[in-house]
Amino acid sequence: MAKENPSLNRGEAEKGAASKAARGPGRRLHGAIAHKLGTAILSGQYQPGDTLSGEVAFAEELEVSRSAYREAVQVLTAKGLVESRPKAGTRVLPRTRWNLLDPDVLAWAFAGEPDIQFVRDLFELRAIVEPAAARLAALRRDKDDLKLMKDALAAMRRHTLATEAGRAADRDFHNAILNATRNDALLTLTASIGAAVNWTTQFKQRARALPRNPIPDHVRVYDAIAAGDPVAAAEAMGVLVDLALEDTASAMQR
Amino acid sequence: MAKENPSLNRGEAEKGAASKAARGPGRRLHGAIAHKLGTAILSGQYQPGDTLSGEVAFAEELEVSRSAYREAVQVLTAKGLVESRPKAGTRVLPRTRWNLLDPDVLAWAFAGEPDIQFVRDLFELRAIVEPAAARLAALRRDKDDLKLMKDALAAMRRHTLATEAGRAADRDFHNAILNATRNDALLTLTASIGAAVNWTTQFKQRARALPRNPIPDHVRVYDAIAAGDPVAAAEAMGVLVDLALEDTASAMQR
DNA sequence: TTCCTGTAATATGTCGGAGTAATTCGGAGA
DNA sequence: TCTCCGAATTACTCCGACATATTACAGGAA
Repeated sequence: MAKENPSLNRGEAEKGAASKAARGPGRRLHGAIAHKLGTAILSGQYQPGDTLSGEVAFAEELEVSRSAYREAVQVLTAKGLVESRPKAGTRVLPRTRWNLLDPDVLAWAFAGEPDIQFVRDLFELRAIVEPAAARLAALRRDKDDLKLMKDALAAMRRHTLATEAGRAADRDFHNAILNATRNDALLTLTASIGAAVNWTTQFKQRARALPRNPIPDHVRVYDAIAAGDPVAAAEAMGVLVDLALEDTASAMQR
Repeated sequence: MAKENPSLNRGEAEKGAASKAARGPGRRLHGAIAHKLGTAILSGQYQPGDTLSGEVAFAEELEVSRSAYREAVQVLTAKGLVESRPKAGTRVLPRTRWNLLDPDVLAWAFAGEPDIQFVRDLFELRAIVEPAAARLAALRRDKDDLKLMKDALAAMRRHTLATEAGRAADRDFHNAILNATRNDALLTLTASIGAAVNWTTQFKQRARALPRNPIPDHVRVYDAIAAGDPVAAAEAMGVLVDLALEDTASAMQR
């Protein structure tokens, strides 16, 4: 797979092709490096306290310039994964300093085999936040919000969760609820976690066919929000999260 | 315009001093630039969709090298504030793409006059998460956790919240609770928000003397957690958050 | 032992240029 | 007139070398 890149300017033939193949289509080089290092750290390949073997050494090893490597390190630093000081080198920070809720960090965490404990933590957080979000949505939603939810629900019914379109509709439904809370902080939080957790849905689908028809549960949430009943909305959403947890848990045990 | 740099590499005397004065002691240059741009964006000085006037132009305006500017932009990109593409320039992303829970973004948001609505959103989130955290802590805490809480409580009593040491003890108390939940995601989330909200405590203190002795309320939380009573712990923590909200709200209205 | 000081190692900041990719604008065809 | 296509423009992207600043570490003095 060395010659699918006719116009290479930077590295030599072999190396240039290798680094190009490593990164996806639209991604920049430093983004690819950040992804590489990020997944390595999240997967435990580098332990907290470990030091990344020098700026020049790493740049040479990866066959990229120092600038690209440094920009990648800036990204990791911005997400609290590493810290670099002169003479001391670039060290991996303790896990408590990591921005675990950052979308990229979440993606890196789920790039390899996700840590079971971490998945449980995320579901626990979801079980706390999402019902509360549903409660607020029941209090604050307007007609437009309800229309969005209804449309998403209809789309979910048409395609099932087995298709990509169906899963997109599921995301739309939850996003509509989040929007109805009129709380931006809540929105970004749950959107991040939701995206990460939906990634595990791939596991779920792989494990077995749909374990249960999720539509009625979604309808229950919608009805409660439409009726403006905060307690019922929270409860129905709690059921939804619990079901998702059960499914992923049983899928991951295999 | 490459010749105005005779012998010294960074700006001339005045400009170099200016950029040095702008950044704090330990902070790197690109960190200072990121802070500058970040606060500008968070304060609404740049609206979503606006484009930052070119790499070279900006670097010249700030009297820094293009590399430094680029690294700063990488940081902002990592936090979802901007996106830069060839030919198109670096554009500010819509607010929904921002990582509002990132500690740095939170700090930038509170650097100037914080947006009232955003503060309310954060308190709402806190009111959702912290009681739930207290509930989990009541179920999972061990002796060591309780000892940490007790020590922090004692320190709070000694110094009051009017002193920096007292506020540090307050943070320690909440952190001890968070640690007792055994949930990393919960920990980083609440730690970020808590730090940001504590920043508003500065306003609170400025507004008036301690509005009420907060120690008894903290003790109530501790007692419930020590007794292993999840419901009481959640309720007591809810009271704590509500009080904090009231205080900041009344302080910000002035 | 403790403290200080000098030195070497390493990250930080700078610079200018070559390369690439996307926007834009003009022209050709329908 | 409208649509489509390609070529120039332009801004980001990446590079590599140089200069600087910071700091860990070692070795010597008190």
